[in-house]
Amino acid sequence: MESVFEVIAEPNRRAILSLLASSQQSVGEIERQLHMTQPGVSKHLRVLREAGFVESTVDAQRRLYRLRPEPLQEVDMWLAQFRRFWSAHLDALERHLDRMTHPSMGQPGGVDKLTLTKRKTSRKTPRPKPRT
Amino acid sequence: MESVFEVIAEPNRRAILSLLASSQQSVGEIERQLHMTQPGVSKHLRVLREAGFVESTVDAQRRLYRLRPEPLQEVDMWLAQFRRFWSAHLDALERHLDRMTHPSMGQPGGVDKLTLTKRKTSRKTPRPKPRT
DNA sequence: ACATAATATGCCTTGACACGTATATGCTCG
DNA sequence: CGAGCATATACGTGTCAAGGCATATTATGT
Repeated sequence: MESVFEVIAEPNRRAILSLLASSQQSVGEIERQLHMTQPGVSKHLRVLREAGFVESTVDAQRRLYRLRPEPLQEVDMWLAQFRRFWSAHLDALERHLDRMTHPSMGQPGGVDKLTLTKRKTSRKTPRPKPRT
Repeated sequence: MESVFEVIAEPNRRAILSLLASSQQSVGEIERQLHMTQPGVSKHLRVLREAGFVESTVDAQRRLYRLRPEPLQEVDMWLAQFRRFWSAHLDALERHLDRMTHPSMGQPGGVDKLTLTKRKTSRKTPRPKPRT
């Protein structure tokens, strides 16, 4: 469990983060809202805390957990290198991301904006030389 | 391997995606640049393809892989709910919202972040004995 | 000090997944 | 057709993390 990406790979942890995005919560509140066991919540919170996603303060017998932005920023920064693929010009793709099935975008004269060269069967690639 | 977050949790897969962000690559090219075994590359590419991160076209005996933006957009959208925590121009709004629930939220030079906030949470479930 | 609430931790089992090696499939050319 | 390259898949293995359960720890009020 080293990278921030592994931390947010777990659905329950993402749920906890989303919950804390609205307001800080105690362990028991998280436990109830997400229907998780108490040790489960504590364990996930530990992972989140050690990765810097959350911090806690003591309130009587309970601990109030709240978000810390830095690790999420890290994800955001990694994502930055890909933004040019959709931020500039994504016509229909931007709207629906649940449609992952694309029909066929091989029509000439239209769609090649970020596609570099998509060829099927042609010989513009230099033929590999058999090496021994 | 269902969610996009699990897919990008793997460091080699993130490396492949970063590589494809510059330009499309064949399996062999990825293999050499990332010092991975060929089956390793193919297997990761399969995961990426089935999750919609990449698509491939055939070029003679090789396959050219290129990026597809949708799953990365999905990550971006999930991240959106946290952006207010670090975007500066929304800081005032954040504080306003926090005041409804958060006693303190760390911002440089500002509020006491480790102060023991004496309890004042609203109880949604029967609590044993309020200490008064 | 005792009982109890809230949270944390330890142990164990189970399942998923990444990796390596070997092998299969597919394509191209002589 | 047969050789050789490029990629995909199958199989066996080790590792690691998530979940459940029991228990430890810390705080609170009587």
